[in-house]
Amino acid sequence: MLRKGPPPMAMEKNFDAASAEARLIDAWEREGAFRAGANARPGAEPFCIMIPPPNVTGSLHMGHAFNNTLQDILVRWHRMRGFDTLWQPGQDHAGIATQMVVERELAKAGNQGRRELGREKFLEKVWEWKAQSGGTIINQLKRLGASCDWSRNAFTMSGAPGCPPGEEGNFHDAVIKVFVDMYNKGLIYRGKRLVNWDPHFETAISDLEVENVEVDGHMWHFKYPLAGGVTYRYVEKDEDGNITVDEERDYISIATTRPETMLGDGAVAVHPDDARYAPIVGKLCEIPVGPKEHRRLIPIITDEYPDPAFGSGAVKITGAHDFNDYAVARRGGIPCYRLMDMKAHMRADGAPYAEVAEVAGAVARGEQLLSEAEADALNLVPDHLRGLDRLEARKRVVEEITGEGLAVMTRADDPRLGLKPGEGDDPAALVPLVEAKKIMQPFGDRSKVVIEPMLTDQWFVDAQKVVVPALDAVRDGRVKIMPESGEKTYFHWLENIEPWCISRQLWWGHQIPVWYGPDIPKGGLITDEAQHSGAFKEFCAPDEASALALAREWYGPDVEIRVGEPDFRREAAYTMVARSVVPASEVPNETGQVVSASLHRDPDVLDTWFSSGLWPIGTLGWPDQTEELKKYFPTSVLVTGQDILFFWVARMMMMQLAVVDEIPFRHVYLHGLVRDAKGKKMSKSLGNVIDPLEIIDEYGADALRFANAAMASLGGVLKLDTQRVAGYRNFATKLWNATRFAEMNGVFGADVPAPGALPPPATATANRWIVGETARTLATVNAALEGYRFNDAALALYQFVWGKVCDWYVEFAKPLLDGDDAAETRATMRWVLDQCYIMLHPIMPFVTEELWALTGERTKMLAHADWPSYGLDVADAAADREMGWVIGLIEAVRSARTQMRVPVGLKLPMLQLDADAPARAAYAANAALIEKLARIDGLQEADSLPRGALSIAVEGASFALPLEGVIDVGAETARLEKAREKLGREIGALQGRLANPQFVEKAGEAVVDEARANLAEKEDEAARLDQALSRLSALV
RNA sequence: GGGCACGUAGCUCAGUGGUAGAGCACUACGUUGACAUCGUAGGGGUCACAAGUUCGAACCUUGUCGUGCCCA
Repeated sequence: MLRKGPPPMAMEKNFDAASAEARLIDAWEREGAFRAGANARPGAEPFCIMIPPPNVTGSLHMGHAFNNTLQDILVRWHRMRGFDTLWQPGQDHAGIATQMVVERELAKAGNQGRRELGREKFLEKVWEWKAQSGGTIINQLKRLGASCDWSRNAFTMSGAPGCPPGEEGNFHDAVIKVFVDMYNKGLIYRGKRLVNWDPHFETAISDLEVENVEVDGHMWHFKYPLAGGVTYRYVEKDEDGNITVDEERDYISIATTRPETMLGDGAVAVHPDDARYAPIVGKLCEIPVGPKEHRRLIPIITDEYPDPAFGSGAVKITGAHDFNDYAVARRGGIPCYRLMDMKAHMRADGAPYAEVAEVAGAVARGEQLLSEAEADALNLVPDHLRGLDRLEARKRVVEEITGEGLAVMTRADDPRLGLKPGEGDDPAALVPLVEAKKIMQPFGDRSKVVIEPMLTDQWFVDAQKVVVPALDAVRDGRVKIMPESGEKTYFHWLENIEPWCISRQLWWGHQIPVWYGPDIPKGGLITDEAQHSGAFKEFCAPDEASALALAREWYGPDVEIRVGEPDFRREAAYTMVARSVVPASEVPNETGQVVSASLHRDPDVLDTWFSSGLWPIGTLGWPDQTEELKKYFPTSVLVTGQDILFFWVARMMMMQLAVVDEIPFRHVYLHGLVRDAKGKKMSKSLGNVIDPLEIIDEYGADALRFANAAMASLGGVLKLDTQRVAGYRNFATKLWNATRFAEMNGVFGADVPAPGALPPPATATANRWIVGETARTLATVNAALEGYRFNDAALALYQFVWGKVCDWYVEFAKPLLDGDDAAETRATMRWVLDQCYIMLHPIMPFVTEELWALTGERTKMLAHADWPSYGLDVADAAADREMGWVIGLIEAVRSARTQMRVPVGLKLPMLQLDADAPARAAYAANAALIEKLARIDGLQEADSLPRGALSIAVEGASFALPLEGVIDVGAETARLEKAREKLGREIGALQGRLANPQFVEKAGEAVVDEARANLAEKEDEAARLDQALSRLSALV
């Protein structure tokens, strides 16, 4: 009887991934297989992963595919192990990106623009767009097999005012509550600071959203004439102290890459140790631009910032337009004059230049002090440059200075000019010194336009106050970041943290819950001591009613309070101009009592990352103390790209600790960027972008997932090679066909016991051996996943399924299925294949779920199958040893045959020249499969080697394959000598080691024993080869 | 300039003190009861370089050279 059980159900030759995937995704969903707590054992430990929320405008790229594969492996593994598992999905609202997309859509459809529509209407459009297109990436994640609890899908804008039905989540409330809490704790403040300004989106962005790129730029050198005709002796020395320049100067030389900002200079700074300028420190110099009659004078000051070795060593200080200068200005009390408007055009507002230049002059002479607001109100752009684009203004400024002869000149062949030889007319001619230079320029990561540092009013998180608990949590090991280098980076950044700018001048986002009223004394009574400051008083509260209540408490019963238009004085958000005007309604009556005050809500919204920072608690229902929050928080592990360690991971740490005083997650697994096969970044311009959906279409999601797991070594570089994906598609096919073989041989028949948790009893060595291999694989996979070594888990499974089950066990089973052990072999094979499906499921969920369904009646889907728990004790050491010997013998015979070019189809009898008892027993027990796989036609004992034979030496036995007249003695000698030589080298190394008394004395006992055993084995084999060689030579 | 990595087979990468590995590519042979998306056998490495620690170094230390990323 060759076959048992029902007739073949005719499995297809290949797994049809495309059709099966869609079907299985539906089946899992219908089953609720991924619901929070699905398959949890009673009293199970929770396991929770928060998905890094993809952008709502996004679509799946390789980074998502990789990142979510790892999460899914962990989640499926825990779910199968009976943990109470939640993988929380969701998306973030991506303020700038979404606003950009919707504005573009409106423009394309010929609709009114954002400003014409107004805030409320525009936000309706955004929600419409979200309903239509916002689910794209969710569906793509499902195609990858992601086993999130989709019923809990979260969104960082859910529950915001104006949200449509279906979007009434709690996230908005959580964000607002956090803002209010942090405000009340003094962790959030409003202030006028230099921030990164995106002139395209007309909003502030955080320093993390700025990309610094090296571009070709220029550095101009200009002379700032000293005021009042002052001169000094300028002396320059080389390293050895020899004087190289010694001249009388009436100016100080300045280098700049942005000449237009000269208009806002507040000082010139030199290093305090710079002897060249010591004579003129404290003197005034003239900014060489603008109408001659209104030239501004600025002081020459000292500061540590200027590098005497760079440029001329003197730096112009434009506090309102450069971060370094801003720091100098702050230290030196230098006024900061803002030159540009929100589109980065030269300002066109305010009083005529003549007037303001006068004021600025008085300030520089120390005759007048300006408040921040007053300084900001001064527009120091000369009338003829007002309203120009900053690059146009730059051109004009350069022309004017050069025309006036105040550019520093040099020879036309000065290499600093970056001109090619012969490009200029006369090498000795004097030309303005404009160095061609690489400069670092900041670009907006979304808009790609040049970012301008801009002095505006913004909201900040006082990061230095919230950073300490976040640092401690990692330092004391409550949170572990992997790979460890991530912890170093984390410390480095957090220890040098800057305030985090969280306000954005956008509409799509969580509007800042702060209402402004007039800053008047409590009760609203103006007296000589207590005046209207001209500024605003902030009332921070979760909603308008609460803000009104706060305001009433402050202003008292005598002040009537109104709430103004939501979009009032947008400019107020970032300039202080509006502040200096006290509305008529706030003017007190004759008794000094202010009778009415209006409240206006801050029009700005919060940085998207501020809301994402609450992802762990926000998605679990906080501020409500939900069951999920109690159960799943703090979460187990965060899997994310190292590029958002600061953006998101560190901020979640800071915010969760600041708000609920608890770590957000225990482990953080960081991974790098997914690159192409050559290690290049994927980019549209390079044309090397790999679309994960195309890969899934071509090779199946399982193959992509396996490739992702296989390249996920801790800290490893991620290079995705589609050839490798193809290889893993083949791997799935291999498993499929092993199942097909089993199916054809009645392994899944009704008479074969259904696999249990433990291996079925078996007597045949091959069966006992594969059980041991399975247990070893399980142990390896468990240890690998426990340590987040996904690549080790994938490799172990690949080697087991292909290298052990398919290459050897299926082959061993072929003869066994005809013999006395057929029944136990079927039972064992059925069990082993089940173990393959189960252990592979977290990495390859589709093909395994499909095979699970095809191979028997099941009470649960594979996604809920019990992860095995047997230990290494099910392995049988004797069986392992015996099968190791059998495999070695088969390989030795095959190798000898191939090298001697014995035709594959030719079966040969084998002679046993000598064999010890274990070898004889091993052969006898496995004769059928040895003879089948080595193509041997029976074994005979022999005393001597016949003329013309191949020698086979294995542990404890020598065999020969007679091939009279077929083999070439010379070739056979060469083959054996080559093997003998290699063995000799190995024996030499082992002997050398063992002969060293220090090794025997100092090395571990196990190591020494292993070396001894190894040596004995090699020496035995070497002796057998020597014998074979001498027999051969005797034949010649 | 500062920080963090990396340099192992033709390619892409594992390997953290004890016999140098995998996949792909390459060569030869092959329709052997599932699989040609396959099988069998084979070739291929001064583990960047140098010095040190150690009985023993791809692995630990230091330096040199080269590459990448992040921050200025």
